[in-house]
Amino acid sequence: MIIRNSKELGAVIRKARLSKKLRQTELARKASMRQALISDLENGTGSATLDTILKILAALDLDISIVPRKKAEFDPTEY
Amino acid sequence: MIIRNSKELGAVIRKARLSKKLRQTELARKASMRQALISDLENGTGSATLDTILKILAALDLDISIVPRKKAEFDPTEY
DNA sequence: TCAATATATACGACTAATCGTATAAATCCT
DNA sequence: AGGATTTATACGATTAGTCGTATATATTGA
Repeated sequence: MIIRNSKELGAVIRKARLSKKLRQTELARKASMRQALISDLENGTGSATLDTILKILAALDLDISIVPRKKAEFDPTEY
Repeated sequence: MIIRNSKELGAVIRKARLSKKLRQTELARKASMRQALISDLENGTGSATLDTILKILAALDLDISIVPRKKAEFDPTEY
């Protein structure tokens, strides 16, 4: 899943949390942060710190991967 | 490339910048930030903001992807 | 419906990220 | 070696993220 802004990251976090049947409070505890912060981030409020994001993703068994930007859907040079 | 801390991110950024033959100053300009910040982040100083990271990666034609954590190298249950 | 639980919002305090600017230090090139 | 370019460091100012705590609002379940 490619992430290009805070809202998209929030959506991914929420989805992953729910699929693991975790409450915000539980996820917050696993990631050593406040429930209010989880709520904020899931709703795309502000721009979290890399450390914060990494802690949450780790608690959800997710990783950040850096990948090349995808080309356009079809390549005009192919015509 | 999987990223689990600021240092690893910094290394990826530097590598990508050099492979594109960009100077820190040029990358900073493309990403609308200071050269000093690029330097700091490449050296893994502190924990950048998602917005900052996204701007740099965009300037380097890179994306963030969220992926499941890899399993162990070989799975003990296979024995 | 009502209580219990979960999520969102509030607010001041504190910390950390980023800025602008300048310069020191390192690297490159001839 | 020496000048030019690039990168690292400095420092105070400003902005923004996170905290602790508390509470309001929403959702769930009996």
